[in-house]
Amino acid sequence: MSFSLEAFLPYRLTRLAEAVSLHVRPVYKEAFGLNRPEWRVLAALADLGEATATEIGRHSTQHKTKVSRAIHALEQRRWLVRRTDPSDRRHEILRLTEPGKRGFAALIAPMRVRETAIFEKLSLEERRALDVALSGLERAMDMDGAREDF
Amino acid sequence: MSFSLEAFLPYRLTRLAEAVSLHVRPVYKEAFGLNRPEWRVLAALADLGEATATEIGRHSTQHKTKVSRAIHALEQRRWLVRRTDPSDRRHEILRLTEPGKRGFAALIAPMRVRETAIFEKLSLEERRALDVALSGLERAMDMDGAREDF
DNA sequence: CTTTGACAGTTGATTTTGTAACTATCAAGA
DNA sequence: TCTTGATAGTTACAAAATCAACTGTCAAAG
Repeated sequence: MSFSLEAFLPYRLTRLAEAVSLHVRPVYKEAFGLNRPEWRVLAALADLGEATATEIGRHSTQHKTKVSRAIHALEQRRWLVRRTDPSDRRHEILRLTEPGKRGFAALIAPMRVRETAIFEKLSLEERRALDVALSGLERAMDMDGAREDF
Repeated sequence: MSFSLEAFLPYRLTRLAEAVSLHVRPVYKEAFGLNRPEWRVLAALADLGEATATEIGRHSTQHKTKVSRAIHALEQRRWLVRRTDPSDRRHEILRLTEPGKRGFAALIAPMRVRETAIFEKLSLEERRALDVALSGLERAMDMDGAREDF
């Protein structure tokens, strides 16, 4: 009949995700004025090279409205350009501009620094356990393969 | 120069937290019309017995505005009552009503079922790793001791 | 051709969240 | 007493997320 919130998996995960996200946010927020969807679209597009909004959404696990607005903001900033796919004019093919690539390159180093700062507080065993645990959960939640939107 | 979003800790955690939260949400959402802050306040208050809004916020790691609104909603529902602490009239001491306790009791079983469904998809090693990893991260992010707000 | 259903992406409306200011109360001290 | 600064909690406003509807395009069926 008793229940402990602190031991409850969804609670523990949400709270850790918030703390960790908050810990890295200043890098893209304070220094570049980006929000999280924009940062994620940037990272996804840097990784994919060229991609449509749908592909970016799948690759960064974000709903298409978030992706659409993030793309618009990055376009205003001249960090990406779009062109219509001539073979299917519904698709907008996106690509980072040089300033976009430079912006992204300037972000990843400090992002990694903050991530590493967390890892360094973990023991070697904990670090190993972390990867095992996250990989297992990703499989358990069916996040290995492609994800539609959400 | 390369960067992989899928391997980035904040991204992995946020995405897992969302998936896991989504997996348990129907229990309090569909069946009882509660939202997450309300569910958390309920669980915190059930655990604490009697508490102030501030204590609930600390115990459930939520900002005081979320707590305030959740308390208001649960009060409307007659699941909790408040009385002013006579020794310090700034404090509102909160307590679950009998319907509130019954509601909470009805929630925890199906919540646990959903949590267990996730654990069952993990190997024994992964389950152990999960607890080691989360505990380590909680310590790394200073979430062991008391948390102020948020 | 024209209709139908599906898909890509955008936009507007609603709801939720976060930030900051505010009210009320208290304790400590001038 | 009368400030002063702190704390508990609420509320107003702004920012963000969610949901639903919409536009334009396509391929396939008739």
